[in-house]
Amino acid sequence: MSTQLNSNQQEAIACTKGPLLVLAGAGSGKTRVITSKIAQLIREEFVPESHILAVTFTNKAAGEMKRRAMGMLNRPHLGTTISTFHSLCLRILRREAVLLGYTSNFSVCDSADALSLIKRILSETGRKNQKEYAPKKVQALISAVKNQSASDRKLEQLPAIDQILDQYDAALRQNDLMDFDDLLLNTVAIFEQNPSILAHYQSQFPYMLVDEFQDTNATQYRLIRLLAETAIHICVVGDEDQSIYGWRGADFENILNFPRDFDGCRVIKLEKNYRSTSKILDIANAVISHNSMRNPKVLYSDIHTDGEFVLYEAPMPQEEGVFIAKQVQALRQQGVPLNDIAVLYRANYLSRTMEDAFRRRNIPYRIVGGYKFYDRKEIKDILGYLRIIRNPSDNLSFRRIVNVPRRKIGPATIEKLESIHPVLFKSLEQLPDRFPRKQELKEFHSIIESFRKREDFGPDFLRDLIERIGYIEMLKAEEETLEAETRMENLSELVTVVGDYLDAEENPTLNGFLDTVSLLSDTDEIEDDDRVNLMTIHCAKGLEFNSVFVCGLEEGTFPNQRTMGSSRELEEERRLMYVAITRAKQNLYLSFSRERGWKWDMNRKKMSRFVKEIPLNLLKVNRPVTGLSHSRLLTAAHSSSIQPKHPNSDNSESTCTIQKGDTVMHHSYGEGAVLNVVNGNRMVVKFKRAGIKVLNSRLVQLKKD
DNA sequence: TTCTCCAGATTTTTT
DNA sequence: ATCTGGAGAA
Repeated sequence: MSTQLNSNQQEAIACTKGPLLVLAGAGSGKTRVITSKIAQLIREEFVPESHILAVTFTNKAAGEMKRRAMGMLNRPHLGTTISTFHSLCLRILRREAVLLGYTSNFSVCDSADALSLIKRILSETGRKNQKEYAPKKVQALISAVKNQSASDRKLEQLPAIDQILDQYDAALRQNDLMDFDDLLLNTVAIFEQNPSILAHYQSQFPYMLVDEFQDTNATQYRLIRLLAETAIHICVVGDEDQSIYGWRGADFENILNFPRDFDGCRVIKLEKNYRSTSKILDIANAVISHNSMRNPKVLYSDIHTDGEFVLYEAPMPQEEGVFIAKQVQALRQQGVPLNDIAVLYRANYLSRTMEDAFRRRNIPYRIVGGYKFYDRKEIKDILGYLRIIRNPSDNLSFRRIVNVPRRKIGPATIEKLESIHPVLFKSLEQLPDRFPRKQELKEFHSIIESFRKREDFGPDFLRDLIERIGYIEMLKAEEETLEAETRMENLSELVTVVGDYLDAEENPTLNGFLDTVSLLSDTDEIEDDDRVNLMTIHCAKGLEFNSVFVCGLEEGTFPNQRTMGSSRELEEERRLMYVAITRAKQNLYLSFSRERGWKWDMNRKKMSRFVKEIPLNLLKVNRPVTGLSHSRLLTAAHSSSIQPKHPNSDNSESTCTIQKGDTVMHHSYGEGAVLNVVNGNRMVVKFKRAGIKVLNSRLVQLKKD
């Protein structure tokens, strides 16, 4: 990036009064504008640093922004609040939530906890195993209803959603829990009901900056409007073409609403891109121009250096991985640091084949996001203990850990406890004589109480807890040694995390630790070692790399199958593609596989429409030696009937007669059902006695029943 | 209460 | 393929 600021950037930074909307295209230096503005306010206008509030969407972005602002000001510490919406709200609620009937020790419940609560409610109301009430679907809809972004069509599909939502909210409240949406909603509620509290926060933050404004949902927008009512300066930065969180309730029309809602709003466009070569922008523009729901924008670049723009067609996902691994090795030889290379995909599961390819070739890689440290069973167990220590009303954590390690306290006993007191932990204090498992329950109660009384919180606290509950013994006894080993390593990692937290925090508390942990998503701290980055496109937003691989570009994979029915969702997929392309500074590699799926369910795929939207002269088409002809590639997207790779004249007739759904007899496995036929010669058969087998129909004789 | 076996689902993206 | 949850046995 150039060291000079262009005139539009300068204008955006210089504007420090009134509302300002910055429409910042990809790579146009928006983070630089925001951090420069913070520095400008503090250094040139003598604004007290604590009077500035900067809001982002991810912890990663907040951390990066803070780091850069401190760099610009040349200071080791900065009193400016730079945080995510959620952690800002949590901070406010720790002080104010008592007004809504919570205790100040309320816990934040993560999506997994919320999902288990929803499952319980569904089974209590007899909706268990009803397909239309799939727990995950209900969870998504609850969130949409809470944020007022549920479409009527979806509400009609689940008429009982209001009732479920009521029960869900009541349960959370009774457990002194808030979910992620509640953090925002409750903050708004407090502000709306208590003008004096709102006034307090308004006066604390007369300067407000909001990044990724296109990703705000209705609640977040309300929050911004409330806080900014009296602000001296409110600056929001966004790009409608990079709006990729619509499924989470984000509404990029907030960009259009902003000038209407804030009188005297100035609008500044940043259209000059400092990141990518002009060729990459040509590709990105070609794709995004197919969207109708956007205001045309011209992104341009002065960088005209060469780069590689390759489209690769793999016969199978494994070959796609090999291709990428080979290209990475070539780039490495040209001197590109692995850190500056990213492999991007639509969904986490697509990373598997890439990992295999990299591991086999000893190429160091790192998965950003994806499966999380804090999602591991042993970590959640210990955190469950910490949460019940802090918040006894948390029935979700109680249920999770009361029998871990085994204390012979099962569902039957828990149900009896429930009738004593709705707060399960409280019921332990009033156990009648001759209650089942009374001894075990009292022991559990005294463990929790003894830790609640402790004043110190730190690594020793955690070590003592793990020791006292006998978790290590449980691991040794229950798990295979290798599994137990990793789990124990994770536990000592958790002890280290507590130590780090203690070092970082001025005023460390158990509550503070739990808050940090529950809002932390990207546990992968910035590691300095040189590794290829593997991540979802959502995860890559805001980042840039010298070379970018976008893989899994098949219809049904990307765009995702579920989005293909609605043009609105399809356009969001296209914006996602746009985000992926614009991550690249120099080289861009697109790839797809002609088959995709799982070992037992491979399917033919067509090339993604997004690739077809790129003019062919912009891409170099690369294919394996054994692959199809060039012309075939270009028509692959149109043709659905593709011949098996190894047609066999002898058996082809008999194999063709067996199809998905048929019942067959095998000479030793017996009767089975054909789940799938792949390539016309491999069959996945589920046998009544022998289970699922993959058979080659050219080698095995099956009789059709 | 816990264990064992079987059926069924699972794969979208994240604070 | 691997994980979860339910039913039935120990």
